[in-house]
Amino acid sequence: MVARYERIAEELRDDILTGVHPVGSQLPTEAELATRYEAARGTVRQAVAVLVAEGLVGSRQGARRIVLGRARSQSFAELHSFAQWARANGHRFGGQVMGQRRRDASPVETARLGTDEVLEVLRLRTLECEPVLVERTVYAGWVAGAVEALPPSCESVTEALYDSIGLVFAYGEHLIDAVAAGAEDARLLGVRRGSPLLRQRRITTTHEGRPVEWSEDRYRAGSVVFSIRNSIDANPLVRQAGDLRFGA
Amino acid sequence: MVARYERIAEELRDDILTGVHPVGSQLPTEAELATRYEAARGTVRQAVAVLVAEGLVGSRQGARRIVLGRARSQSFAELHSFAQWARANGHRFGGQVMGQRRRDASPVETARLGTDEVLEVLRLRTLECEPVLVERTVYAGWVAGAVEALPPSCESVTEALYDSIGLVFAYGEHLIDAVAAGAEDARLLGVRRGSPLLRQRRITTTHEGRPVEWSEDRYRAGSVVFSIRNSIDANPLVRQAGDLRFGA
DNA sequence: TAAGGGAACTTGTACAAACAAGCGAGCACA
DNA sequence: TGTGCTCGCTTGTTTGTACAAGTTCCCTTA
Repeated sequence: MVARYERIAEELRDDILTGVHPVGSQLPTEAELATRYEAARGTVRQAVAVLVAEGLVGSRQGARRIVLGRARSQSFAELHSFAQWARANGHRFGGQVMGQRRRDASPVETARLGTDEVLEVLRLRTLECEPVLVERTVYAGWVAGAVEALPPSCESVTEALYDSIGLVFAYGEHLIDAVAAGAEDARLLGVRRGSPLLRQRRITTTHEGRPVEWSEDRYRAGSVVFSIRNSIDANPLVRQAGDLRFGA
Repeated sequence: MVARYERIAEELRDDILTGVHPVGSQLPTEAELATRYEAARGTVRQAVAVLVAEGLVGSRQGARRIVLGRARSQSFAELHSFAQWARANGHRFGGQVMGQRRRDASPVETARLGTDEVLEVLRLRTLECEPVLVERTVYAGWVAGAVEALPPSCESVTEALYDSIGLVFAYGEHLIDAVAAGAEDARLLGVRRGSPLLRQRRITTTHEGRPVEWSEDRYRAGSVVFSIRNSIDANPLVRQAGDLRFGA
């Protein structure tokens, strides 16, 4: 059962995408939408709030809402999982484990993941058969077994872990910056040492806030771009100085 | 007059920050909070929704809400304006115009900004007296005059434009990736040519959705990091393949 | 012609009530 | 012992109402 406001949001999103409400135009008023969809004003407000949060619509008190853009935000899964993102966007992709070992957690890792033992995995990911991403992931001890049981060429670790032990990745914190390719990066990605890479470091947790993994992903320059929309009201992305957290 | 739900959100945020509600703990139920703050449940829900959107609190139907983290999202202004971000975070900073000229808009720029004439500005920004950012901005023709009237060492263009002509930057779209430093970048930032830079391209518009500026900012590696929190429910950041939009 | 004041319109805030849906603990039964 | 089910708790959805606050546009007035 999908909520009413979600269906209304979906219809409005479609109308924006198909040009019924072109970029730059005004959205109908809440009262009009309420009449059209035979819903209470509060329900319509919830629907529009979804689009505002996605950055598609701008809103401020007293003025009619305005269509800002058409691009649609992707799901958490698509940001989190390379496989799910690539699949949703129609790319050919692959993955291969290049190395894997259990070891004791460093003090930093213990603080981050809350376990004494960790599993360290090095993966290389390809897009359209080109290597684009080096993924260095450290899993908390309590999922290590399930990860080790996966085949080395497993396409989507996220999906595989859900299937095998019902693990759901629910929350993530991401840090994004640029670094120079190290010797190993360069060899794996087929670029020169020192060439620019886009780095995404992240910690992922379950619904309960229990840390599952800590990962450092390095993308070959030009292969992927992160995109965000923000407004004076809603602002999810944050800029920080230097390497404050997450260590070196 | 600050809204009730915002004051409640503020108090809850403080409680999280000061450890009254530690990371990993459960937040009080809506009913408890409603009693405590003598507000309707709906108002409390609005307050908590703010914290959920900020990524501080996780929420799902049926289960008690959980505190995920303490870091606070910064405002739109702080993401958008280097000066406002630096000031809010207690950094010493500066800026200097290195070049500026009016010219006809390219076809791409006309499509983006909606004007035939543009003003191109090259700025160098410093943090703690170190050059960290090269900013190449193209302003729409209708703000060119106001921008040219600013002093070359103007610290905050955003604030200056608001003061002089009441211009409000309201919405932004950002693309983030990594590039190699060009000859000019290298000279200005004091790094070697080809060394990694974090690139942030953005378009900013007014409340009405009217484009004001198109900018490409290049940060020296290690100087700044972009940070984001997302969840299975709320996901503002998006990953894209290659250079799809915004051209080269 | 330009500035100012209002009136209509539109979005934002707050409260109240009722039901739906998911979670988790405890209990009963095999 | 442990499996499954039920019941209470908690969050999610929807409607209705009333008022607050900001915008926009028109009309008056200097």
